[in-house]
Amino acid sequence: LATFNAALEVAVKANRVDDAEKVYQKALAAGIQPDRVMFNSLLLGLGKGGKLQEARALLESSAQMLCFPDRIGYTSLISGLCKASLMDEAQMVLLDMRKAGEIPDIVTYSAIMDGFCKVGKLDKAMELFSQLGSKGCVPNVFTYSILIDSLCKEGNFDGAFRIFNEMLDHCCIPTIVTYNTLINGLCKAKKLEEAWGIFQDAVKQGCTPAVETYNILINAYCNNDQLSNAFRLFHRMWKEKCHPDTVTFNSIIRGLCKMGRVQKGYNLLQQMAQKGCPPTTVTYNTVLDGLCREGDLEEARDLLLEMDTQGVKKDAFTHNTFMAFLLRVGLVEEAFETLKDLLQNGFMPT
RNA sequence: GUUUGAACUCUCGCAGCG
Repeated sequence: LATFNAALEVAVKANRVDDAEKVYQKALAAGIQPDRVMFNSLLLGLGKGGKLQEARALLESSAQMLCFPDRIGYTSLISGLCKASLMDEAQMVLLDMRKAGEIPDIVTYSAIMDGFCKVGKLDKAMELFSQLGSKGCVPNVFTYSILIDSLCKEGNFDGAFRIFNEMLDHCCIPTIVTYNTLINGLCKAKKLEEAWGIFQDAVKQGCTPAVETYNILINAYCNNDQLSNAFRLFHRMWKEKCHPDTVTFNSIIRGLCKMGRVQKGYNLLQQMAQKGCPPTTVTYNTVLDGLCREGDLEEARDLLLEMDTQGVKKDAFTHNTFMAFLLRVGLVEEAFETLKDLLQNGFMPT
């Protein structure tokens, strides 16, 4: 049972909903009596996959097995639906949950608030936030971070810092993620100095920067032609024993490509594996884009072949980048050939 | 004090808005 649960969780985390369902079916076929943990994991997966009908069926059948869905199960499903941007469905499940006598908690409401934020309905999230008290819930650091993130992303830094201060007033301690949301927001608004200031605040408050923190800043420096600052942080990561990951490399490669040093970017890509960060589709897409922009058709073709030999999957970004390039240099026929291949392989044109 | 639920970071184009 524990083995199946672990496999299920991995599949759900990786958004492999059909794999998750297969694991569940296998468990049943093996004569295993599913427990709450298994149901709850699967509910999260079904939510992410937008499979509300199947989720409801699962709630029924779990009840028939006398394993009644609990608060975590409902919240899992709601959270999954929110991640799939299915807010109406999420709210329907919230009603089901109440009807079944399960009490939503701050995790449930935070998930819904985050869902609203991600579909651009910050006002709905704020409304729910203001009603938390009357629902017997106290906002925690997750709740505040969700709002701060969303406010920052729409450039409302006054609002973000107001919530941040409210959070401190309520003796809620920010985590590094809270700081990351602020730093990221400021970076995206090109307020790099202020972002760096928050980084220093975080450290001063005893928060250890995470790899995401460095990635946010490195990416910002790369996007703003400040490669030297990016490398400065890159080296600081090593000093602080915070190991760069694939995202870190991807950002630096992007910075190199942007400055016209595509070859350097490709060299870095080649070194990633031995540094424990295998290049991903994003890495290849980044270099491919660099090659296409500098008009290097041969190198671009080679890179696409390398993706195949390295077993790196191509995605819509890959094909868009390359086909746009083919069209731009007048290789219209090859572009159409490529498109035809894609359609035959079931790829959705964009 | 062993399993399940909420927040942050990377790549193309298109359209819209400024």
